[in-house]
Amino acid sequence: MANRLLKFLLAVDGRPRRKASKMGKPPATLGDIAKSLGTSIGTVHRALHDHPGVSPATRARVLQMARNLGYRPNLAARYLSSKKTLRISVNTLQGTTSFWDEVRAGIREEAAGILLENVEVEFRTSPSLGEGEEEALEAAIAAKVDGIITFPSRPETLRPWIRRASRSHIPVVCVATDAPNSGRLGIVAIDTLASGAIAADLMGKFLGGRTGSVGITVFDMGITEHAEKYGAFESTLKSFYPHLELLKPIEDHDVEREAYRKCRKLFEERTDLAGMYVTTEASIPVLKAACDAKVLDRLTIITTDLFPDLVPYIRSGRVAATIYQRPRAQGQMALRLLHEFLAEGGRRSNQVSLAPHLVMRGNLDFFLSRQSQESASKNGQNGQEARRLVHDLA
Amino acid sequence: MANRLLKFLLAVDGRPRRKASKMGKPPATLGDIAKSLGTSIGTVHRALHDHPGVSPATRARVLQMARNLGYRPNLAARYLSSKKTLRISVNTLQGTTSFWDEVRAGIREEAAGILLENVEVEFRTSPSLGEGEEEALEAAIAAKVDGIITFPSRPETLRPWIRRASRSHIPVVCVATDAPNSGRLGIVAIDTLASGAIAADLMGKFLGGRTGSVGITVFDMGITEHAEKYGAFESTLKSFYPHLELLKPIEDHDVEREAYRKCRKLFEERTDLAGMYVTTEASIPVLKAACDAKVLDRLTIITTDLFPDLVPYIRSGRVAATIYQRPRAQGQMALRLLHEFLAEGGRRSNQVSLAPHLVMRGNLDFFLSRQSQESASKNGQNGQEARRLVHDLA
DNA sequence: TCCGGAACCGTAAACGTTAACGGAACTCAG
DNA sequence: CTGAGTTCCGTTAACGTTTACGGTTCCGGA
Repeated sequence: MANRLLKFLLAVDGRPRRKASKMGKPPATLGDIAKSLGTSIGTVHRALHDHPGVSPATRARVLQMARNLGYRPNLAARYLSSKKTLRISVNTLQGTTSFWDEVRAGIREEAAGILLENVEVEFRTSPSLGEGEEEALEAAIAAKVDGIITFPSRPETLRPWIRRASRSHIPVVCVATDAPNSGRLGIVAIDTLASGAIAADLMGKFLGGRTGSVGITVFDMGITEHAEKYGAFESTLKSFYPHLELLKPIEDHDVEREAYRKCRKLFEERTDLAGMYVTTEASIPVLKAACDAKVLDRLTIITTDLFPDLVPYIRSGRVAATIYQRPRAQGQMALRLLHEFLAEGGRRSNQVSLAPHLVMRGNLDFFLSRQSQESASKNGQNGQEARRLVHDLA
Repeated sequence: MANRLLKFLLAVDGRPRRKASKMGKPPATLGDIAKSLGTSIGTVHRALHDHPGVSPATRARVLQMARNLGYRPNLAARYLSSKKTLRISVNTLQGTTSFWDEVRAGIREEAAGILLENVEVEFRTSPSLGEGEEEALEAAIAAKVDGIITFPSRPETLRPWIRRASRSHIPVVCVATDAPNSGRLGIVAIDTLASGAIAADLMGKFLGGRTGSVGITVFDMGITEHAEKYGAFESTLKSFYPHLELLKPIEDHDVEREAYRKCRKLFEERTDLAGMYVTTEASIPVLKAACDAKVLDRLTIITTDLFPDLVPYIRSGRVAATIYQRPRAQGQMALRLLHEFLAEGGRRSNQVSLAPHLVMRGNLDFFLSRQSQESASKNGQNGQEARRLVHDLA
């Protein structure tokens, strides 16, 4: 072999850990703590878990010693011993597009991948925006689940419930929209600044040097995320493409008729309109309005997310690009976050910002094929779900 | 409460599993198999693991019964009992950009997140392309690691070694480039078609209606991935923007001087050049060549990946966009794939295609802040690694 | 003085798998 | 017929945590 040649060329580096695990002592156990304290395993266990039956003095000594020895629970032993299964409630929307279906698929997928297969997912799905969301959260708390993943469509109304869950030691992870100051454990969402900025950048480049105005639809400027996205779009447009004028945002509240009406009006009034950025789910009514106003082919349109009805518009080039919010990844990350916390206190950041994906004509098929894989299994699940009855939560 | 209103509005659907775990029997154990066979746990264990000391007849009976009862090993018990730690070897490049550093960071990060903390990662880093890669693989096999993650820069030369690893029951996962027909367990990479197609789509849109020619650099058309990426770029350009002429690819083999020389020549010869797509790591020499040929500001340039030297070009707009190959995510997925296989035979697809990210002026800071988080911890690690000696592998 | 009951703590049996040890049956050479 | 060697198999002690149960001590009230 030509290993001679490799002298000083190829570095083999073990991790620091390895050395530690080889020469260092093995990880401390409950027994170690008990022994070095002259007490028993039971007491140590009770102290570490704030169970009753331990005097404050010994509890303190145990905690201190645990820290000294660098105790970390052995999860394998824990799961083997108490075969409690984690129950987590997923409170999301039915939704008009496939967005939430895919979020749920991502959660399911991730739950199935948990090695210590002890995760049960219960879905509490609200039929439409704001309908029954509070009650669903209340039900989840009442059911004493171990964790909750939720979509706080109106953060203010859900905030007290999330706070109540936290007080009951039920961690809550928000998806897609944050509920600030609610005591929620974490949030996973698409980075709003990255979304708004890339949309603006693309809009500017797509329009070349053309001047004109650019419209934008949002859900509601009262929601932090939407305001941020608008802000990012605005500032990027202003600094890089100052010749484009950004119009006031159109709020559609995810109501199709509202979106159609307001956009139709805009399209007929602003004859200088060159581009449109649709940040909401309701892109189809916007497209319909543009079609009816006979401006569809004049406009450079950037939408949000990807669902069947949108596909023909992208393929034909009438929608220049769409900012894909990666619902699957959001679901996966949310469950991961929650599980890591429940498993070992969760060391990672509890604020996950995902980068959006850009879908255009060229790479459309790539994303569609990914979805079809998932919807295949999703439909299987839905088949079973459809057979279930609708319950009364009372 | 207003639960009355919610009758038939809010569906609560448990998973099928839940029912199974409630009314169904608990999962079968080794003891169950033994009991129903009138034999002992030891024999069952030996039979299931192909250990010696079991007659062919009983082995067959055990296997059959295990299948009947739907036996699945309890991983918690397994890890608790045999505290074997998984050793996996990561054979990658030193690299000229930060790409491989981030791949390794992703692997480390994912390894740290494994719940049953028993994963040790050994890095075998080749100083440059093709240098010592075979020897590193040989060393990993000789060291009897439990799994290998590798970058087969020249698939043909590495193929026999990967095959040898597979024969030794060491699973191999390839990153970034595939080694087909090598018996490798899996491959994680950025989807080449999606990359090439989105680059072409952006190029076409950025150039507006302008005519002209478009250049492209690749590493080597002999590598499947690069040929595919070129093909996707070509076909997308041809079908959507037929007024643009795609030039023959420039092969730079990741050699900076070669890239500079060939591109400089191109820039001076083709005065109709409108755009340039750099698919290789060596984008800086291309940009230098464009600058020296005084065509930098005339060209629409799309590059690949993101590293410090490239930042000013993006920020100033001289690089219109860059296709980010998500090294961190690639590393994470590679380790996950390997670990899932080692842990329980791996049920998922072993071909992971990631979507690339698009970085432009607008969202540049988002990606930079992500990298800085990671490089902070990376530098800490590197500090420790730097203190290690360089070994001779003989 | 004795009993009841807190409050605190030790003990030991699980959980399912692995791995080492020992024992039975059988073969075969001496 | 005895002893050694082989092949197959049963038994059992780990692994670290959880949990139920039992046992102290100590204090207040009868």
